[in-house]
Amino acid sequence: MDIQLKRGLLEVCVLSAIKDEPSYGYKIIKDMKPYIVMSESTLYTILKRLEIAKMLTVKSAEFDGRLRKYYHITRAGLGRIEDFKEEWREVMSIYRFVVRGDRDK
Amino acid sequence: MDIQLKRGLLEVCVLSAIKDEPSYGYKIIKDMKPYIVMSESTLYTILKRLEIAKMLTVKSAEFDGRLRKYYHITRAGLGRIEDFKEEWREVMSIYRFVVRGDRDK
DNA sequence: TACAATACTTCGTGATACGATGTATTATGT
DNA sequence: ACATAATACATCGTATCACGAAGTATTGTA
Repeated sequence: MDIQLKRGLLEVCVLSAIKDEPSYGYKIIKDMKPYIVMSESTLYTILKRLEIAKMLTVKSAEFDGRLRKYYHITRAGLGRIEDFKEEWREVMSIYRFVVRGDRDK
Repeated sequence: MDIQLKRGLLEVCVLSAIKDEPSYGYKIIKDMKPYIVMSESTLYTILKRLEIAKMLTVKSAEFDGRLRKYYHITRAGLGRIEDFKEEWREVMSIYRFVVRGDRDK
């Protein structure tokens, strides 16, 4: 899908992917794949950004002798999702402007 | 609203603003204002881009002694709006992923 | 003994929305 | 009469950001 349309969705998608339980990079990508495809470089960039913005915290943990970085959502991160839902009203209003006057929905 | 969310919407908004009848820069901004705010520099950049992509054509015309550039949508431009509507299904699927598990809609 | 899968990282690039700034003309208010 | 706002378009530089490419390392599998 169009890159531009994905912007603004990717970040909140990542937050949503860890909102119920902590997760790690590789798993996040797999979990999101049915809905939105993102490259590893994109994901890790976003995770870093969200960490700096204090929307998630990182804890390294060993699993099967391999090190994984687990990402935990913070209160601010949950708030970000809520804000997104608010903004979505505006998005839908724009969408309706674009498709206005079309009888087929 | 968030800049990132606007991306992917702006371009198709502009096309939609001229889909029923040709319009010009200043009017497009005013027509879109209730739905989405965009600066002049952004609009003219987008208009230029859409012209290069042959999604619209430009015709200068005098109005009240002042020169206006009227933008006419092309078949390709109309096709772009149709494509957008298709892509919107994916966007909604992503949206549902983000807000999944929320009882309040 | 390759190859795929897992797991994370860094770098450079291209796309693009925006503010700042500029040029002109016309309309409106005082 | 003079200033200000509105109309109308244009250009430039900047910051953000998603991505491909490439790299490092380990573990599982054919």
